[in-house]
Amino acid sequence: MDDEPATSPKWQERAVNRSLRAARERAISRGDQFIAAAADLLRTTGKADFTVQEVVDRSGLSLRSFYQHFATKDDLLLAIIEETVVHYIVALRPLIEAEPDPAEQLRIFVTKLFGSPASDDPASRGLVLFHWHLAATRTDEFAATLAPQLELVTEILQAGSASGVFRTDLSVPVLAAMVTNTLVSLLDMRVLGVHLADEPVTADHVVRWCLAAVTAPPST
Amino acid sequence: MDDEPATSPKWQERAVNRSLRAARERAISRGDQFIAAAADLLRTTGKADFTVQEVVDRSGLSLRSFYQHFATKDDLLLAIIEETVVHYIVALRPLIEAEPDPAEQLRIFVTKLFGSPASDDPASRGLVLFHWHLAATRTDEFAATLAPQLELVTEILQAGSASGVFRTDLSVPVLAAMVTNTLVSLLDMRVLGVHLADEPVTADHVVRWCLAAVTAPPST
DNA sequence: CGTTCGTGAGAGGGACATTCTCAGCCTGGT
DNA sequence: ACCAGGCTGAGAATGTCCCTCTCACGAACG
Repeated sequence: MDDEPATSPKWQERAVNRSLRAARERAISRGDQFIAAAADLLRTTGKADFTVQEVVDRSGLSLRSFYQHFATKDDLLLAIIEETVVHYIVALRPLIEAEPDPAEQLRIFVTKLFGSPASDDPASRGLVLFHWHLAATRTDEFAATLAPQLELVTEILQAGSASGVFRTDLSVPVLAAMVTNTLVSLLDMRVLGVHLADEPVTADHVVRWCLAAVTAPPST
Repeated sequence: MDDEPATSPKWQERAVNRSLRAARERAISRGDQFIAAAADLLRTTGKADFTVQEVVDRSGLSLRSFYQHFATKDDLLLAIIEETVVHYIVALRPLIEAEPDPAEQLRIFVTKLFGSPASDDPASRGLVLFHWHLAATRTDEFAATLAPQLELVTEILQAGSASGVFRTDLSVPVLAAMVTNTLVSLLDMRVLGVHLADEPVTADHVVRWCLAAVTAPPST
């Protein structure tokens, strides 16, 4: 009954419970708890190969409950990535929109992406691992999780195309896909520690690369 | 022992026991047999999640033997990728070297890469899956498998840099890493069927993108 | 002729994801 | 207040895999 070792804030649950769509509310809450637990594991252990059991244990809930909310482990991973991407882009967007010059916007985007969060945060290592597992098993849903990022890039490119700073011989959607793909995979490589060149690839390198790729080619 | 269903290509031919250092020869031969069996599975089933047992069964050898030659399943995957990459680059290189213009070389490279092999061949889907699993678990060895490709790209860029066609504000190794990364990940995305843009990304798109990225930026 | 090595056959061992069982709890309708 | 139905907790059970281990055989080597 209530032999909780002072670990589960039941009061909190109650607080949530007493509202209207109790069941639904609670369900969302549970789901979040699992996500939080998983993110926590990712953060603390830096390992991406956590087990469902571990997540369950850390969440203080039960396995039964887990599968009530997520059909499969992959669904959880998908949820985590989605959460992460959205968070990240939401934080980044204002910084970007404050800058009028599209080229500069791109620079900010890339710089931020290759700045603090990825390199040190061990959690991101985990995320990266999911990335490709999910890209393989849940192709469409995976692509969907990148939507926010893709959208922001698209806006930047759109502006740049309109103002003539960026090339127009390739459509904005294609360019956006290229940029997004480049950034994601480059970030993955970096996080994983795959070094194709002896010389490390810096954020500045990436900025210049992308800028050139997105800028109108000189002649032809 | 030799009731192969007429499916085994050159690998096994090469594996026929000419007696020199019999033991060693045979060992190599066995290894190849497993690789062949795995590649075969990949080719016929199109699935990348084959089990070691399946490979063993198809090879007609034993599990015991498998682990005699490969410390782990990942070692087999690594071997397969290595084999594939080397084969591919060896076939591609002459075509590239016949062309004097670096920009054109790059176009050929990209075009070939995004041409026949990847799209239709179900085996490549499998390869792609390994890619990221291995990049995560066997980082360095994975990077090493891309060496042949990286090398070829480097040569192209080197030539282009020297003749002033390509930019020099980024070092050749960095550019090579970027190009390689771009191609590999783009190919992966395509093979997996991850579509970030509604409009499909064509080989031509990739060519133009890479060419611009590798060409000297207009100003600044 | 025995020693050694690589092998075939196949039975474990250990991790995991996922499912199933058996009870309790809460909420909503009556 | 009272009961059905949906969630839950706890945890055993199932199934799939990778990998190990045991046993016995056959061929090369001294």
